Amino acid sequence: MQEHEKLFKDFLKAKGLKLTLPRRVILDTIFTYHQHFNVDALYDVIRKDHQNVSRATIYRTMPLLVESGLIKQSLRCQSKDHYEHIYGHSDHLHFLCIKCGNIIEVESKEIEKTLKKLAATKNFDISDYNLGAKGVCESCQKKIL
Amino acid sequence: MQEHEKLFKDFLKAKGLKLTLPRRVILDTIFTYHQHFNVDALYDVIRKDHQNVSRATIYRTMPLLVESGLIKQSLRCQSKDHYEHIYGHSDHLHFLCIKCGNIIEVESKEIEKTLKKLAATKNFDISDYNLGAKGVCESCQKKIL
DNA sequence: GCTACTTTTGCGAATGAGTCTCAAAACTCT
DNA sequence: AGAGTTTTGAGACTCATTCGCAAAAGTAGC
Ligand SMILES: [Mn+2]
Ligand SMILES: [Mn+2]
Ligand SMILES: [Zn+2]
Ligand SMILES: [Zn+2]
Repeated sequence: MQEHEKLFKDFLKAKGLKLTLPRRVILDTIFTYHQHFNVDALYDVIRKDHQNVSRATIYRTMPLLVESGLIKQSLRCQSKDHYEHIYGHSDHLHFLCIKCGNIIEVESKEIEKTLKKLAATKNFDISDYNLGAKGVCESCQKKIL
Repeated sequence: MQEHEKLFKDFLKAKGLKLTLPRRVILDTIFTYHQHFNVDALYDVIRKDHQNVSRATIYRTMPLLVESGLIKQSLRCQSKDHYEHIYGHSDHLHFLCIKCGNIIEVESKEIEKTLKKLAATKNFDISDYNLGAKGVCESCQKKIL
């Protein structure tokens, strides 16, 4: 059993829930795909190999995965919620190009540090944050010229 | 004519569009209300005085107001898009308490500066950013004890 | 003013992401 | 195997947002 499966199983067990086949399929598919994803796209991928996993089960599993700390809800594009891994990935922010739709991921310990300091001054206990910036990426700037 | 009306009118004119009565009502209502808002809540407020402004027109006007730079789309709560003023308000980030739903606004020139620096290294031209953190606010932390 | 043209509007219907219901399946424990 | 619990797939449902359309309003030239 892979590491993320074990973590999820333990998380579920602590809540009196089980790592069932559909849940495992969802989890494994997410963790073979190292990208942002939305439920519909995930459903399509899963359906190729598992015609019997329903959309409802995927929707039901997402909050569990989020609560377990394995994934988080990060972006919202095309009117859909998007998720991404936390486990095995470090925190980062997103530059979303409004021309080509590309997403650039950037790490910044500095921003993170400042944010934590800021939260401390307000006595706010941060569990998760999202920083997204919209704009025009380098290659799209060149296209305009 | 108030300053924001003039700005919006000029913006519209430049696009060959007009500052009509419904558009002006929407704009003015937003600018008398200095808070985050979603379309439905705005609709209710507007309807008290103007029974003939439709939801569709409000939805249609939002992107224009955003494009004009008067407001921006900031949070998403309760499955609804929320907007806030830009004109007359400085950039800030949001701490959203997951217990009580309260939103704390915090300014941080430092984060802004770091973000701009970061964007510069990627040659990304930022037009707008959103930083939201979820967690537990001070008073909700005390409640738990 | 009036006409011809374009933009805007309200209404209600449509769309679609996400949720819910429910009866059948899968598990768990004895 | 049986009783009790959790989970599931299928499809119905909700509700924020978008669309289609015919009527209304605005614009520019007479
Ligand atoms: Mn990412
Ligand atoms: Mn704000
Ligand atoms: Zn681009
Ligand atoms: Zn709180």
